[in-house]
Amino acid sequence: MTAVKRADARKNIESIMDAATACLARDPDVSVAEIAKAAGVGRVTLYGHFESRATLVTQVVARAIQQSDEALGAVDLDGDPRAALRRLLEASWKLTQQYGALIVAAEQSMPHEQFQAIHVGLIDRWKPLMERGRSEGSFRDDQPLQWQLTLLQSVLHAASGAVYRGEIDAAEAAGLIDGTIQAALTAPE
Amino acid sequence: MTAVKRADARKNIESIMDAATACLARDPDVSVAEIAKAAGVGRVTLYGHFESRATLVTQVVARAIQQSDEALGAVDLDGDPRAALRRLLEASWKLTQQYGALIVAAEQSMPHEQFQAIHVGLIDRWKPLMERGRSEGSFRDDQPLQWQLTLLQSVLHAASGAVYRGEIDAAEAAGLIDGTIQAALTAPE
DNA sequence: GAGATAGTGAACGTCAATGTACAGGTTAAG
DNA sequence: CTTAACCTGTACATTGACGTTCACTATCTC
Repeated sequence: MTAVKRADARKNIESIMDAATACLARDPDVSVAEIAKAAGVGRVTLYGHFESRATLVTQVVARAIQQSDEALGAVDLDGDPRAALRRLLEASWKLTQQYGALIVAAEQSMPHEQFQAIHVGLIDRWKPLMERGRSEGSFRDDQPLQWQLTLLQSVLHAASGAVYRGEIDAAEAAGLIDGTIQAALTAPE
Repeated sequence: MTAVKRADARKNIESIMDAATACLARDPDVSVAEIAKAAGVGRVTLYGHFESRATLVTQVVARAIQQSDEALGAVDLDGDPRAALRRLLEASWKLTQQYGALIVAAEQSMPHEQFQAIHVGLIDRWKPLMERGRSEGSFRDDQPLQWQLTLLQSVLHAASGAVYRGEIDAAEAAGLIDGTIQAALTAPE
């Protein structure tokens, strides 16, 4: 009963998780074979470390969620809501670029409740700031909070797609996102 | 060589197209079996009328595109750009609800160029109004037009998802979409 | 250097979906 | 009423992905 795995095994597990993250971020339906190839590893090796495609996805998602949660938790949400929003958007944009469609893969491969729990956890990083901004009059509150949260996600996702298709430059995306969201959260007149 | 098909055959073809539209709008990956069941028809019958899944999707998409194009073409785009935008958004929202994820199915089942042609055709319904609104000062022009077009689609899609998940009411969606887009197209200050 | 640990490709069984073939039962249309 | 057109369920071949087994090789660790 070895307590720790061999060095090459650990390295391969890392490679697989990284490759799976990258692949799933692009296409939530990638085959295990492709992930293995991208990781520079035999398909059988992958199955030696992960019981099934589902468990691999689950673990990859778990890691991504953890890192995302840490990254968002490190953002300073105090002070002017608009400035805080900008900081939060910038951090979220980086995560969106990194993980892209991974969320879709998660939705398809995980039990619905588990996914819901994770998703809610991430959304809750946004909620307090949005609520504060609304009550302080920085953001419009003539629309449901839930809709505004959905909108945030949607715009980030849209930007990710636009960059992927080459419609906009990755460098200018952050500015566009911020400019768009800030405007969308401003009531007319 | 019968010139016209029998009445029940025509009726079944209709049922299949309708069912396929509804199913594909919800899930771009529905199986042929499910579509047939939804149409109240045997799977074999479906294959009697459509060579393959791909041709079925293509025909369904073609019909949807044609109806969409007609609906959008009927919208009055003259006068105040803001008012015209509201009319165009309302029409587009109806189409989005009807066809939902059908566009995704099209992307997966059709040759890329053909899809591109169709997509560009639909986008072009928006472009002139957006360009006019920008040059007349009604809409902000400090962001790429392409990004604003992407944003429009994204918001419509987001609303569709939100309604599906029960987050917002279908009745209020149109107002939210318009309120959001109008604000997003307004430059701050 | 020896042995446990890990990696490899090839082969296999399973499963779900696509598409086809067939043998009969229905029904529209003249 | 007759018949050709149509529908149906079952069965089958095919494909692609998943997951496992096996015999063998490579390499980490002590």
